[in-house]
Amino acid sequence: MANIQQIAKRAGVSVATVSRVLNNSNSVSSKTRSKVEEAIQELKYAPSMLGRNLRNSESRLLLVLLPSISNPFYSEIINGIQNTAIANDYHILLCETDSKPERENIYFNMVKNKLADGVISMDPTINMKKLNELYEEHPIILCSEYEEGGCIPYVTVDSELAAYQAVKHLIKLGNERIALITSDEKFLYARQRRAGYERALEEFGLPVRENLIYHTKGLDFQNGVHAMRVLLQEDNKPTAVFAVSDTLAIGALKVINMESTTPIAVVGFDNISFSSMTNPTLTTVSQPMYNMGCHAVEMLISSIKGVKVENIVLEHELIIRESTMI
Amino acid sequence: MANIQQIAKRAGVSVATVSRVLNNSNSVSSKTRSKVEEAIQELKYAPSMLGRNLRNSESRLLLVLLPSISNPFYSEIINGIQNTAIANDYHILLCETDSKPERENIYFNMVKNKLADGVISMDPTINMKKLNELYEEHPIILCSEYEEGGCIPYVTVDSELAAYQAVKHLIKLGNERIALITSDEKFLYARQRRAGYERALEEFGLPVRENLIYHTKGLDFQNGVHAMRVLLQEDNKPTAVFAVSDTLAIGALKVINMESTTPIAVVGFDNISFSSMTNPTLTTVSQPMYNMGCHAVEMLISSIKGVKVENIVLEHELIIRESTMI
DNA sequence: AATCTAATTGTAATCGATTACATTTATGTA
DNA sequence: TACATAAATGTAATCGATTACAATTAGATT
Repeated sequence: MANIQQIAKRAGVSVATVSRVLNNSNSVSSKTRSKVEEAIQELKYAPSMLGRNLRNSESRLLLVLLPSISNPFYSEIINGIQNTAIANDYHILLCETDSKPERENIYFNMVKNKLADGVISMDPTINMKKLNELYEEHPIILCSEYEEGGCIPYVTVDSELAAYQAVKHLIKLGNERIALITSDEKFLYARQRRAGYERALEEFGLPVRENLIYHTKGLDFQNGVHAMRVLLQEDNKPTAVFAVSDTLAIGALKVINMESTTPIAVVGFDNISFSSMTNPTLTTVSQPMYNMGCHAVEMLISSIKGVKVENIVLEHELIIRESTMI
Repeated sequence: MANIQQIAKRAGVSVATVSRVLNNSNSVSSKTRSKVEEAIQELKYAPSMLGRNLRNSESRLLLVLLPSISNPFYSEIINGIQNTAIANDYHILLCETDSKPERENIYFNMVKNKLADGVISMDPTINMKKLNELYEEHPIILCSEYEEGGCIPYVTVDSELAAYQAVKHLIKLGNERIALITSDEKFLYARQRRAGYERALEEFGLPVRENLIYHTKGLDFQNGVHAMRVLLQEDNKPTAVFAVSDTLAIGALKVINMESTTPIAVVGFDNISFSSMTNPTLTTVSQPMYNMGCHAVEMLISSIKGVKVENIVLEHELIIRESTMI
């Protein structure tokens, strides 16, 4: 594979001139420019990013951290990230942590080793202490999950408000015993969504019953199945369920379909693509995932350029489908 | 951020020695080694991949091409790819083509520009002519979809046999009118799965009815919905359906649930995680996706090292669930 | 034609590592 | 102690681009 020297030689110019053509600097006469372009064609030359990156001390790669790629919630965000990155001549390194700390180290090192110019973290399980440490030296943006009062910039939605609206919707439909399927409250979003749930109940004078609040060990379908089974054991069964994620809600839906004698309304959170394919289709809170990804990249690129960025809170929307039309 | 020179100075040695410590070459005395390690600690040094990569003319990045990240079929493959890559000190660049040719060019250029050392393509819609051209200069492995009689090495499953077994299972259950929901036959897997479908029918003396074969425009849930609606218009409705992907099958399932007066058995293909969450759960062909990913990376790394690799055909398995237990 | 300015092109340093080869130091042997 | 050999370390070239600065050329002005 040819390098810039060979192009220079072939075109009878210096490497500087070739470089100028490559970066279309304006101070090249059209005559020499075409000589160089011809040489590039003839030798099928493609400039090496390795040389360029070293010289510019940048990799033009962005690290994207997420707990698991199979969680469909992230798919749309990644789409937004990918498109925005490419539009800005960046590429992304998608990294699953699987919530394993040893993975984290590998990924953090990629940044320290200059393999990536910055990080977008979407992983709620990430080690915030280490991330903050990394932030002292490298640009980072948090996407979706963030640290309250922390200093790393974030883009997110108002989870508390969204949960409040979702539960209010269930109450307006006449439900008084509304269960909450949520995850570990070490996660900010879980605390916020629970707060919204409670605010709605309180506003309508309904009691917050601890036995209607189930904490799952994870966000998988199976966790939703298990949660719903437990909730159906209650003497006074719930008439509706709000789950903090669609995958949990879909698990609950399955159990309701199979095992419940009475209909139970369900609301999820995220509006993953499968939520419109379930039976019944799922009422859920839609986050502007694609946009969230776009904003995250724009913020990160700004940070890389040294521009200070502001946090962004995007709008959500309650999508009403069959699961609350019983 | 410190560089190797500063470490050398601090430790009172030459850069060569520092480099030897970094790459734990054995010809360093333990005394100097600890001096160097101390300096590394003190200055919080992390070697730059930019310098190393240029010198070694490698990026240790692998390009992974897939049509769409939201298709859950790829999630597990990517898991396998990711883990195997990391185990070999590589990282992956996940790239969605969205089946857009202009994207292809961007990605192919990443390889030509040495940003990636090789390619794993899982995209059935990829431009094979260009890919073969790229293959002349760079290592490539095809994963899942491949080119019959082509020269690019691949890892895949026996689609024809799997389809044959799936349809045979439906026949054994007593079904005689079995529909096929398949995609465009420009894809090899579609041709192979149709061939398996026909072989099973013929073996049991059943006619291949063109009006029971529906070709979809894509692989989404909605395509399955539409296909099933059309099939239900037939005077002689099918009693069973074989779909060439789970997402299509899940779409069909939805329509059957809502609109069919008689039960219809359904078999899918891929065993995506959602196939065990549907209602009823879906009988499907399980491909060893994780393993496929692992093999693809191993083959690619071998190719990068200049070792010639053999094609691999992995075992599949028919997973019987509720959708064929009616 | 002589001079000045602007446009174009070239030279060489630089980014941060690795490594072949040269040199120094340590170790063993007679 | 002197010498041979092995181990440890250092010197400097190299990978392939970019770019500040210098040098050249072209064009304008008188």
